[in-house]
Amino acid sequence: MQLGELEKQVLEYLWKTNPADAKQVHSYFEKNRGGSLNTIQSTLDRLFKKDLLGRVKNGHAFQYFPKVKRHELIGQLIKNVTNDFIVEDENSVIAAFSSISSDLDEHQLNKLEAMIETQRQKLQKNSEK
Amino acid sequence: MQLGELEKQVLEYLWKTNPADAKQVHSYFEKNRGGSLNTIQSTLDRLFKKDLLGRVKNGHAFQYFPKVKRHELIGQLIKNVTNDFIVEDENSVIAAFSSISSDLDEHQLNKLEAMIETQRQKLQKNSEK
DNA sequence: ATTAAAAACCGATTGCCTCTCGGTTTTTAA
DNA sequence: TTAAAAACCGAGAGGCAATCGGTTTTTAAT
Repeated sequence: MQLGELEKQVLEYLWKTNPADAKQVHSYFEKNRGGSLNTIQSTLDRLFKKDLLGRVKNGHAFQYFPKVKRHELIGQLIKNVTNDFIVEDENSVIAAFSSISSDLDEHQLNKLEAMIETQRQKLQKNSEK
Repeated sequence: MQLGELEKQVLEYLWKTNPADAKQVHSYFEKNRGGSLNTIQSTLDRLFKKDLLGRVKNGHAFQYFPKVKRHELIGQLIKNVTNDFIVEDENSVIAAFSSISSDLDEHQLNKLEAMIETQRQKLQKNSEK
């Protein structure tokens, strides 16, 4: 799945300010980047059809809200990109991780380690049943 | 940077069989997916212009070869995806990683951990100078 | 040097997708 | 019932990958 620039920005906005209707989203983007209400409308609609946003009618307008968590979407996008390359080839994932790891500071490394531990425990639990 | 399906497959092929000229690449893909030699030619050219392939003339034809390592490209693609989202909030990287970690088995977790250790030592060295 | 073959290069077409927005239809609340 | 508000529809512009026919350039053999 491919995301356009505006789509990403709208998502970003909704992760902060959820839920919001087209009018609100539009007035937010109007000052910085312009664009008509309709443009925002169809962007929200595209995101909705992609199942990234949910919506509920409230009075006049739909309230749009994120249907996925930020880190989940990012994770999914990473998978999309990598899955084309990483078939079964064991170490590719790790190699890719490591290619990014150079950006991480000590604190982040600690977090990553904690995450690994969590994942280990999940594996443990699964092997028990 | 955006990669098409054929481009990815060609890259994958060249990582295994480098270097190769258009004819070789074409004959490899011909049986499974068809397509003309010209299609392969222009795909190689696109990849070349994207600076992902290098080439050297050898007799009649150019020999194309990967200019980036597999894991480096994958890492770069991941960065592209994440950089659009992760501006200041650096914990997002970790969160995104963790969203992928569920695919990893024990062996891979071990490798990841080793990678973290390596990175820690690099940080150590840097702080010493 | 000449020339035939091989490969590179060029350019056009198709298809897919985002962004953009005008105009029409539907929905809502007064 | 009707006026306003929002949703929906459709079309055009721009970008990019894939595709391939046709032309130009390069190469090697005579």
